[in-house]
Amino acid sequence: MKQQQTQTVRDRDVTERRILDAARQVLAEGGPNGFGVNAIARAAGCDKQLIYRYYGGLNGLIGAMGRDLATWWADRLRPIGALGLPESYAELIRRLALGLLQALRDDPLMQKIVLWEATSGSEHVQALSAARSQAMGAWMQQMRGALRPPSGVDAPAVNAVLIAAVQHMVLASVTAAAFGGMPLKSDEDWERLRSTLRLMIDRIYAE
Amino acid sequence: MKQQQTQTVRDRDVTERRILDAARQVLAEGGPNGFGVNAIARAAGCDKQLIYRYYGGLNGLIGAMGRDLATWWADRLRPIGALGLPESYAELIRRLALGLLQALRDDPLMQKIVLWEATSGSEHVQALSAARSQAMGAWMQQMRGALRPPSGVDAPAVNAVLIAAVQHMVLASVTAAAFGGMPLKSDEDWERLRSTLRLMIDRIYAE
DNA sequence: AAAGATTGTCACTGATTGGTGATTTATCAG
DNA sequence: CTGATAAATCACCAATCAGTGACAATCTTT
Repeated sequence: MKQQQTQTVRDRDVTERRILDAARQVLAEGGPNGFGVNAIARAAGCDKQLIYRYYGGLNGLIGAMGRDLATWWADRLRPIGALGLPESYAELIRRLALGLLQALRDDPLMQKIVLWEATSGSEHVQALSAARSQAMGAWMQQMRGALRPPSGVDAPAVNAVLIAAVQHMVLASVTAAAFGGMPLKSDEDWERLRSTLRLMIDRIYAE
Repeated sequence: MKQQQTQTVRDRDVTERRILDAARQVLAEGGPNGFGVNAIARAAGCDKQLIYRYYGGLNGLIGAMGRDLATWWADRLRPIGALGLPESYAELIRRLALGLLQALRDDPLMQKIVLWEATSGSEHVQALSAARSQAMGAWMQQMRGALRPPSGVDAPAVNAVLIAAVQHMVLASVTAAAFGGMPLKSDEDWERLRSTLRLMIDRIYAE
């Protein structure tokens, strides 16, 4: 009796790609906790041994993910600046904050990576998050142009605070219906958050 | 030969207390990931069977922790308002934000609980975090007195944003040396964050 | 002091994890 | 067509996990 099993093509490149995609999927769906060799191999439909052979284990795979996601971040960020150059520093930051809010809300993988940064201090995870940080920096650099923040304001610090807030509230909204007494479910709730962010940015970066 | 082993007193109340304390310790040191029956029993120096007998399992234990931590939150919050009543709404929020920042930085358990809220959507964990939310609400209620935010500002939303930012930046600082390009290591870094928060609050809640 | 209830421990199961050596199977060069 | 090489799988290991039933030690009540 011949084998009637469907024969998978034996192509290392294809398999590596499959593993990489499976890793993204596992992370997006199960979060940092479920992220392990067994789960990834299961999702990729291959033996976990291949993860060790091709990537040298989980850490190597995470490193490869970081490299793989570099362009991916840029793709997520690009639409945010698609409306042309902003006319003021306040508008620049407004777009960044609101765009990040939207992108994060729409993308489970992005959420899990942000969460992973907060959970694990592993250097490999930090390297993964560095890709995102760098992509955001590049976006900022390109969009800013000649715009400068008003004097008297520590813009990098303010921006960090705003981004931290956006990230935390999106993360909170995934597992809870509200944060700090503010509901985060309906579209109205999010619109309320958006206009609050707009107001804050306007007042802080008022010329 | 009589038993020369040190005999632990057989007292259910004491043991339950030991388990509760061990649970806090395990959570504070290992985070939500390491939080399991085995680790807790090991830390409590008793058999894990007792966790099932006395608390009905992990979930029951988490519930008991929530009840146990209720007063504990109040204790953490109280010092923040120890300087007497604030004179303006801006000062109230300034104290809340900066006080929370300090308390969170100093307390690993608080950090892990905040992290846990973001990671797990389990109802028991949510119940645990509800204790904190409620304690903060009560603090706010008591401190606010007759103070009212300036009109035209959605104060609850702004406050949620500020608290989210504080929480996220402290969490990020535990595993990373910086967040979004802003260093979070030295005392100067934190002072920079504090004065940025002050400036933001002042501008947003300007009368 | 004896009987019974409570407190605590031990030993085990079954599942899952990360990791590795040996083996089978497909592909390709000669 | 044959043999070498790379690809993929299998079968296992030790460790850890949550959970449970049976047993031993101690306290309480009579």
